[in-house]
Amino acid sequence: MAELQRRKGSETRNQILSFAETAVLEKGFAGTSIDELIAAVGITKSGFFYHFKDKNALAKALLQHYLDREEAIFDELFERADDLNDDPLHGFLVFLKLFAEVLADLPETHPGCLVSAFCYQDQLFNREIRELNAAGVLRWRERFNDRLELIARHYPPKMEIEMSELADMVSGIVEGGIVISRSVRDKDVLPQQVLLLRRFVRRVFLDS
Amino acid sequence: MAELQRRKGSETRNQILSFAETAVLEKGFAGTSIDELIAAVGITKSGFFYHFKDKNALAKALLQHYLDREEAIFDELFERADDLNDDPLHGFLVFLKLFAEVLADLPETHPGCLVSAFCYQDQLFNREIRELNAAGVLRWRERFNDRLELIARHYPPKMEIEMSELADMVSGIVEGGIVISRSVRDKDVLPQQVLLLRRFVRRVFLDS
DNA sequence: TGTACATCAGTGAACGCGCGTTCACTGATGTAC
DNA sequence: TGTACATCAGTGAACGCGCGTTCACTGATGTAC
Repeated sequence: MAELQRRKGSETRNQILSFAETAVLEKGFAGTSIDELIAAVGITKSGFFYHFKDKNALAKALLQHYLDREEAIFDELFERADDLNDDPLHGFLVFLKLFAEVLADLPETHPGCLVSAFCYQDQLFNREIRELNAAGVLRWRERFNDRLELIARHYPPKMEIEMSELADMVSGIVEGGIVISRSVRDKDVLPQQVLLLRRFVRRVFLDS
Repeated sequence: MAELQRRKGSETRNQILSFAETAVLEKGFAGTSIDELIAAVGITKSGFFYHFKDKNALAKALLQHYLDREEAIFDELFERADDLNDDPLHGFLVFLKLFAEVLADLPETHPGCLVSAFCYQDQLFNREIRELNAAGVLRWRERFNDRLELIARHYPPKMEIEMSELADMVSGIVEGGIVISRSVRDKDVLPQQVLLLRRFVRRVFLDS
């Protein structure tokens, strides 16, 4: 007898989040309906509301999920980069190289950044979500700034420059590169931009 | 007798576009209803459909309007910059300075770029609009690339660099700077990023 | 090992509201003769 | 100058569909004794 096999709830939840992320990056949050998500996952509407109390809860989970994943990716790339050598500057340059490679190896144009997407529809969300978004960007700033300050202690910068501004430039180049890449439908632009930034970072601390 | 004063159609249309742009940059296109626009402008729904045959026509007009305005702003800033001197490099550096000043003088955080916003919801639109968006970005690339190539003929670059990539970086820094500025709610980030890019551009062509 | 109860992961049906769109009509202004 | 007709810039009412949300219920699995 074909018994109803019960799914693991966390799997269903993750499937919803996964389909939702793709859809939100392509059509915006308001343009993504719960109906299309449940159709993709294969549950009913009430099933959706078992996992998320309302649509805003989905938005929050989406962003949190995305931020956690980014954090893990950066952790891993920095670890791999620093494993190769002890020098903070070269570790950072290797990190940027690895990052550009990851972006270049994507099968298609980068699917987009939820932080950017949310920031362009932030009036749809409550304060909690907007603050989560800001915290995500500040986290990137902190992460890159810490590393750049460390580098600056070993390599006196060749120009007067605020490390926090350079840190923001790393995030900014990525956000901007994604937009340019997606708009002109050329996946190479994004990794190129990261590599170009890498050369500028190098010039800040090195002569050649 | 209080006669019904007829409005100029183009004024009403521009009001719709103006309210729509603000709303779309805050809530996305699907999150912006025709109802709220007509409430803001003070006409009925049928009045809206007199000006735009459907909601997609509004999207297209919105983007065209935005692109035209950007074009005019860049025209003006380049003209002002080049009026001050004949040198292509210094003209460009002055342009970036002026641009950063304009951004710094905004009363609030930059309201956002429609090209970015549309690129993050492009599946809502037809091909025509997506191509208009791409054309907008390519126009910026062309504009900055032409100038950079001209500069490179007078000032041999101090590093090997593709001028078209540097051109994209100008657009990218602005798009990214807007996102960072908006997310962390700090209007100064965007002009800072432009000025930081300006210093890198200078370093590409000059020693000091 | 069997039974009772709790929890998990949903189903099914209904709700009303707001959305984009259509259609017939209108009153003020512009143009031709 | 007067009249007829055309165009402009809308109005008002109705349309149905899709949206997010609620509520009572269910069947499989987990846990205590």
